[in-house]
Amino acid sequence: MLDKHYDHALVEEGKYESWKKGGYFTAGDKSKQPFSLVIPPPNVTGKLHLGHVMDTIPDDIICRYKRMKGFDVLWVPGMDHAGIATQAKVEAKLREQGISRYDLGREKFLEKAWEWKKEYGDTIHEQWAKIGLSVDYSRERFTLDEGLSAAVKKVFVTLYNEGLIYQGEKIINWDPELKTALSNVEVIHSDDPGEFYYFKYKVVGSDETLTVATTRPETMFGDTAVFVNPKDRRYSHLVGKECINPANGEPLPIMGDEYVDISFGTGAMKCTPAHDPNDFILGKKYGFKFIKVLDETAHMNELSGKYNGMDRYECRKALVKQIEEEGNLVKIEHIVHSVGHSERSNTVVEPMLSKQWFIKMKPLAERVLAQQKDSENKVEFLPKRFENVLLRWMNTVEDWCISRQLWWGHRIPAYYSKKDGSVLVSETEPDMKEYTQDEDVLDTWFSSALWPFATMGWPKITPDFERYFPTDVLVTGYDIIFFWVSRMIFQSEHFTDKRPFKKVYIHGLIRDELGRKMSKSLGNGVDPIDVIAKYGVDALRYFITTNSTPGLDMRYSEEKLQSSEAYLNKIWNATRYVESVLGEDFEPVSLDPKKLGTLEKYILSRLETTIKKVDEKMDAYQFGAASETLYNFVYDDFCSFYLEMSKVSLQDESKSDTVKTVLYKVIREIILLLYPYTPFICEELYLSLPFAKKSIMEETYPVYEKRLHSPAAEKNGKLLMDMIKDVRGYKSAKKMAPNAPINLALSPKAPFLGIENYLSRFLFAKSVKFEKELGKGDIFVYGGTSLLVELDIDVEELKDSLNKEKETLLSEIARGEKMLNNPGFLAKAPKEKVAVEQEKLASNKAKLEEVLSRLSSL
RNA sequence: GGAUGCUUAGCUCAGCGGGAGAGCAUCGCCCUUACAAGGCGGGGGUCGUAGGUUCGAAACCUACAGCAUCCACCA
Repeated sequence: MLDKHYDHALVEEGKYESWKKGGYFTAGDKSKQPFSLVIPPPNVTGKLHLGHVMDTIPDDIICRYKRMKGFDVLWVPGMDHAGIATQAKVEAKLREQGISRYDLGREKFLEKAWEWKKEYGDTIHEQWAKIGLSVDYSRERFTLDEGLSAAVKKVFVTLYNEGLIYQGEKIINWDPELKTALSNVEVIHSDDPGEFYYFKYKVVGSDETLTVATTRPETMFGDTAVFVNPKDRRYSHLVGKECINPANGEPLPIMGDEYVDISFGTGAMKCTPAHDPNDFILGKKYGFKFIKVLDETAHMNELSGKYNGMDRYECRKALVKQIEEEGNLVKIEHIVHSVGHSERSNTVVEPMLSKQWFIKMKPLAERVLAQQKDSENKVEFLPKRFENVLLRWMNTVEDWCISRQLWWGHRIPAYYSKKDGSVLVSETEPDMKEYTQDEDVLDTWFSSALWPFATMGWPKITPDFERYFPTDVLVTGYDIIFFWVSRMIFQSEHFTDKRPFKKVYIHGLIRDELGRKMSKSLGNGVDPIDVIAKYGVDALRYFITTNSTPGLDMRYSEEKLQSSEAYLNKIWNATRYVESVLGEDFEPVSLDPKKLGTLEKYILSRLETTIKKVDEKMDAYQFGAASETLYNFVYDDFCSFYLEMSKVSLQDESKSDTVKTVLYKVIREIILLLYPYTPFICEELYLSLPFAKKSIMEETYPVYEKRLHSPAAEKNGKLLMDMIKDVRGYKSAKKMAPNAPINLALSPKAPFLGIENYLSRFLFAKSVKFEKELGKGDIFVYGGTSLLVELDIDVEELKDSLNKEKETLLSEIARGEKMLNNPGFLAKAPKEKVAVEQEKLASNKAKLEEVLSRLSSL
């Protein structure tokens, strides 16, 4: 017997362990059709947050649903070493102990990082268990494990041999705090307030000056020219002359190039080829020297003269002061401009010339663009619009800087000859007496990009790879389409000739109750573990998947968690009631639709309709719509109506076996339909039912049974529900207590023979009579059936209410007639719609007639 | 500067071509033996504005407004 209240803590206890032990999460049943997906691997940087719950609960729902539908489901779990992020955390921890990574050295530091990984990996495992992820632990992977490392080397070497990976000196984004290069997507641009400095440059051999504006004066030590637009009349006469750099007194050539925007700033631009991507292009074009003036910590180097060793911002301040004192400062403008910040350290990124490894993106991107035109083999996005995000990125993508000056990650398999410095790129290590390995590691996304196929065993062609790849679906947030989704797609297509997944289900981000992003600095993050303690994991799972629309952000809401929990409590109690009715010796009987009563036909038909619709929505990954359909059935049809009705039916011995069987069937299938969303409570309820197997995980999904589907029965039930509702509303309007006794009369009888007892119970009717002609009192008309509520009637009041009803009926009739008299409607509307309208009109006319006759009899 | 999304009941959001829905809040009545973390009933919406397409528009198109997000090298 179930407890009176649903206690989520008790319900959750031990279930996950028993599923794991039962082997239900392990894939491999060859008799079934495979269905596969990979987890978006969480970073081993810390605890899971609600974002991970968003990422993984839809996955879990899909897996549990597909398993019940008879698929061999493989859900591969794993974690990401998260290069920069983890290294930053480990370094921060060491710093607290007063140690730097250089004190430890590479080897020792990596030991510390692995310790970190172990600790947080364990935490993540605990949290997966808490939220109930049905992942196949026998296939768990890590982005730094042996298999992934082999895949990474294979990919690197192959791309290198194909000329798609190269080493080059380019302007990259440099994070001076973490002291590493970053890719473009790791730089976050924000509009920051800043200063635009206008400086006077003396033109050599003339009295003229040229005003040049810059936001980064400290880079002036690396300037090689001043550019103007050759069409700019203000300056065209100066082209070919020289001017003096006010920072260091060096002469700079004044040159003309169409690149310069005449209308921006002063129209004259300084050129710093080693510290600006555009200037770099100009520098290449004109063969300038590339003068680096900043070191890896963004301090000035010896080329900055007396500023040598100074921080970039201190230098800026001092230099501006110097220029001002020398009379060359024109003005300082306060502006808001876009400034790049490091995604991980938030430091202002310094564009800098640097030798790094790159992936040549164009050929890879073109392959993806071509494949997306092939409807058979494309990656389908849900919602569709996100495909455009991918395509636009692929169309404009620049080469990907993949080397990072870190220690935690896949070390680049490039070796330099000690003799001549020549490069050897190889999967196997050469004789290290003759070679030294490249110090750098790869961008963490380099390995994540291989996740869907490398976790299946690639580059080996394993049975898993053959059976489960490509995967069926990937669930992830729109914020990592560039970082991850796009890169998985191009690597997969390049190396396996297949898309990594058939579909991508894109979810939105979870925000706080005020709609703000959850962030550490705001301190508004919500810990899923706290939520689970309070409302239970099932309520959390239900809330997060049913209160959102794919692709749109959602707000965290305590209120909705409460109502989710209330819903589960409702089902809990409904189950408890049904079980109390079934008793110990319950035996189901066969349900012959021909022999069933009106109410049984009704609820069974509604159940079938619900199964069909829920199943359709589940297949389309429309979790909101699926759960809403089930919710309405549970509340309105089952709990509020049939369950209550059954209390009357059960008093009739001859019916009770059938009623019990119906109650059992309906509640059981409700539990099965709900199970993918809230597996813990559903397992508990399922196991408490008669004839339960060892676990709900051994059950199959309810199948739509056509023989039980009956639109006529649904209509009759609806009629009865309407009657009850109307009389209840009537009582309420009359300020009567719901249980105030009344007399009812019905005419004609069919199809409600024998409903007296039900009406008595629901409406507290003293008597229910069937009569041909109904007398005075209030009458409700339902498509040919009339219901009279007999009370002490105030004639004037009755007249008023009848007149009111007359008015509404007249306007309804007018609407219907207008529609049906419209030739366009008759010609173009679907004929079912026309039929519905005709029926409605006829019924309204009948009602009107009744109302009019009653009015005239008063 | 481009692109996308959002604007529906007091609040948070579904619906996305056939007469507006949910949760919470609100009001009224009920301790009816599954559930008071409940039941029953009610009130509350010119579906951002203006045009258009259609027999029919909250839904499709166009413009505009407000909000949000993403992309872009403007010194």
